[in-house]
Amino acid sequence: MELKEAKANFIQAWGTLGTSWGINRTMSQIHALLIVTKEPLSTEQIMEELKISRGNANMNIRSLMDWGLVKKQLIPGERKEFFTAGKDIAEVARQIAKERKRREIDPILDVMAQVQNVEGDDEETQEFRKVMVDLGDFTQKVEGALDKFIRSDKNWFFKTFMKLMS
Amino acid sequence: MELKEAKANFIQAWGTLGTSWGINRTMSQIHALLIVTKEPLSTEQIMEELKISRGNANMNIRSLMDWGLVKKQLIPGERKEFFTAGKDIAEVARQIAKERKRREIDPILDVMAQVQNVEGDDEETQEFRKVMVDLGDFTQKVEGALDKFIRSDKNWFFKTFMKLMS
DNA sequence: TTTAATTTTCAGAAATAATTGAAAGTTTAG
DNA sequence: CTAAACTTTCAATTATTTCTGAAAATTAAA
Repeated sequence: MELKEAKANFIQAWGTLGTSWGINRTMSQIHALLIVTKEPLSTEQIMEELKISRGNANMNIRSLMDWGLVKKQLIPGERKEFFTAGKDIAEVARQIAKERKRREIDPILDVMAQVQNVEGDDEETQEFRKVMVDLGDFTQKVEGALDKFIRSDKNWFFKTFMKLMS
Repeated sequence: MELKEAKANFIQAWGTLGTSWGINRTMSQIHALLIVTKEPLSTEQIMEELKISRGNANMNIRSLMDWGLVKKQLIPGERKEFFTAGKDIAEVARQIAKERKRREIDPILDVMAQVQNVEGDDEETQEFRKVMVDLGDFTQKVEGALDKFIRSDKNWFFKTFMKLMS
């Protein structure tokens, strides 16, 4: 396989994966493109490479920066902004975990806590409360693990799996 | 908070969470409804409760059964089909992990493997290959952990986090 | 059988999400 | 300053996904 073809395949696959996890396809693709490109790219280069409009490129680059996945990199003598993505995959995973936790797990925990305060003592309410408590406990456990993962150093992940696999 | 209100809040929140993880809102909501309802529900009851059409209800109930999250339950003397969802949250999580792995992780691992066979020895190709190998390794580690989680008994999850937290 | 109850399918409609492109805004070189 | 280079915004368009409702298919009671 040619390098160019391989990169295109990867970008395509990454975009599709993103989509099925609720992430905008273009955003995933830009991220993938920057991961497989050593030098920083300008908005124009990204537009060119992925055949997308300026507005679309700009908006998704900003999103990627909000997610902490892409950094602006100024090149001496250049007026334009250039962008790069971290190539350390464990680090990328940590960053994504961090953001998704903040954006999605935390809000659901709030709802869970709220909903456990349902009034009443009849059997149906008891049942409901039980399921909600279980779900809350489980979610908190997940959150705890996620926190650990997020705060961990680069090698934690591999060390942990060593432990888990034993 | 009233039981009815609490249930509605939960169903709503669960639907939203599903959406941001790439799962159809109605599917998540039906699942939530069945989780908080002890007795099995018929398609009609689900339609009524969530104010959705027959086609929509049917299609999403089938999806939930494909995911192994909802079971058909025949009630003696009743012509209609009734449905229930498992209330054991750890079990639900395992089932979701299993399906997502099969549907999304496995395909990406295939692409990853393919793409590592890129031809060439120049620096750019080397770089690319390195990132792809890293990503492949990482994904395989995740997959391994997922497999362990999926195959585990009910208590594994909690035991494991005990270990991780120590 | 026949028929009524129930489930499934699917083309079109509606809703939602993503994208474009051009105008407005901002920055910096001269 | 002024103007060119560059970035951001956003209303309108396009694409994608979801949902509806009615017809077709299936099932089982009579």
